[in-house]
Amino acid sequence: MQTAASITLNSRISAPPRARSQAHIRPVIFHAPDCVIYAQGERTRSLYQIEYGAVRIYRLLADGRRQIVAFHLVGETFGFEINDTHSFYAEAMVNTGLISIERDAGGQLNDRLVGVALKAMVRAQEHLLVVGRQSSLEKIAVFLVDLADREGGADVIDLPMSRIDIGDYLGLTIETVSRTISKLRDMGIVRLRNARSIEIVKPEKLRMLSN
Amino acid sequence: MQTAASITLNSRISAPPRARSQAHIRPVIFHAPDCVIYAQGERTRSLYQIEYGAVRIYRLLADGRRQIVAFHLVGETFGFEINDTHSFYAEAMVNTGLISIERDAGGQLNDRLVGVALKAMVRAQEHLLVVGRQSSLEKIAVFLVDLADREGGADVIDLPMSRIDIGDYLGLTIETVSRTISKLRDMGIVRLRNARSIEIVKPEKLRMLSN
DNA sequence: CGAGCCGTTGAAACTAGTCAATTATTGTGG
DNA sequence: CCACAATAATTGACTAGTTTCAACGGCTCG
Repeated sequence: MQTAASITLNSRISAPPRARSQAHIRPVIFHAPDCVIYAQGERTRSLYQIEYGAVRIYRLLADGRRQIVAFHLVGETFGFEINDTHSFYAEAMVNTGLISIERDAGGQLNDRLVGVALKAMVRAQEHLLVVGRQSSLEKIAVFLVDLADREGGADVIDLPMSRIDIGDYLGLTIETVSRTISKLRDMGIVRLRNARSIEIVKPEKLRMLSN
Repeated sequence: MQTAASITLNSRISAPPRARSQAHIRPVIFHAPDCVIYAQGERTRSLYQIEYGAVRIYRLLADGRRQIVAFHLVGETFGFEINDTHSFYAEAMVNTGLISIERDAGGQLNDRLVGVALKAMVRAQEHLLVVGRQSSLEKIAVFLVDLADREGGADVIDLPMSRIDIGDYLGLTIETVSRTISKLRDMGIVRLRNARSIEIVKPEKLRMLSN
């Protein structure tokens, strides 16, 4: 159960990882769930590193549907754009603390920025392989394995996102997402501690499905 | 109808566009249809610019399926990778002439390389939006509109790829690709001069579908 | 405690996939 | 140049899987 946001915020602000050798400490900016971090069309200000929480990156399609192109978790950096204009939305999914990473003075691409861009590209390409797959079982399996790895490789996955988010990420409806997770449960591969906490009982079988 | 490859090759080799101010002229390397330009796992040698022809970029999945992540047409540059190892295959789809673009001496990222990388990233993200769509009609519509734009905006699209390629690109079977194109024909939106040449009769309707 | 949202489950409708047969196109050898 | 073979594309019938519509259960927050 989550405690009050301000407590979490304050407990972290004094010890940011990857602290630069600069005089001032970068402030942690707090975002409540569903709070917009930046919007499509907005001018790019900086990159963001997640201190705690989780973020979804998405685009709204003309017909109102939403395609989530990426989830970002603790420790990850996001916010890279080609132009100086954001072509995606970024929203906090849970209580989230961010530190912003400024560009160079001249607005030039520095090594860090390029690194983030490349990682984003790899993610997008990998995600393409997943979304292009046929079966919902494969999609969900890949999704869970990826999330487990990124959360530190533990057996228990803490989902920061709703079923709607997962559906918009994988190109499925919430019903199919739910049914597929239920199927994995019935197959004895996962166990649901609650809707947002999934225990992987048989990791090797899950990986087989996500092959 | 295509003439002998060598003739096409020779007719182009003397006038490469974007010629650098260097002493020697870069040779145009010829590739026959289905010829591998580079393979997954191979060491990255250079970037490639398409003088004539068309190229598919794809990855083979563990179960033998093939996900095409990009098509490249005349004038476009491809071959960028994060590591010095290719994580995708590149194959010519028709008779194709390439000129190679070397990296800097130190293997550093130069502006050109970064530009290609960014364009590839944008493409991957855009493609994600397409593949994540539900209906085959939308996918095919987006595909055709994109191709028409990239071929110069004319009403007649020359498809350098097979139905299998299109299917592997959009996450559809060849039958569905064929049926969907036939449906567009029955709707009076396109006309098939032959299987590889599609005339867009009602561009505005096609764009509406691809919205 | 009740309202509201999130998630699950069921049944029907529909879309895309699979299997199979037919037609069109391309290439090869006589 | 034509006949034939091989490949590519289309179409049909059927099946499987996902979406849609709907109802219900459970958790959270006022």
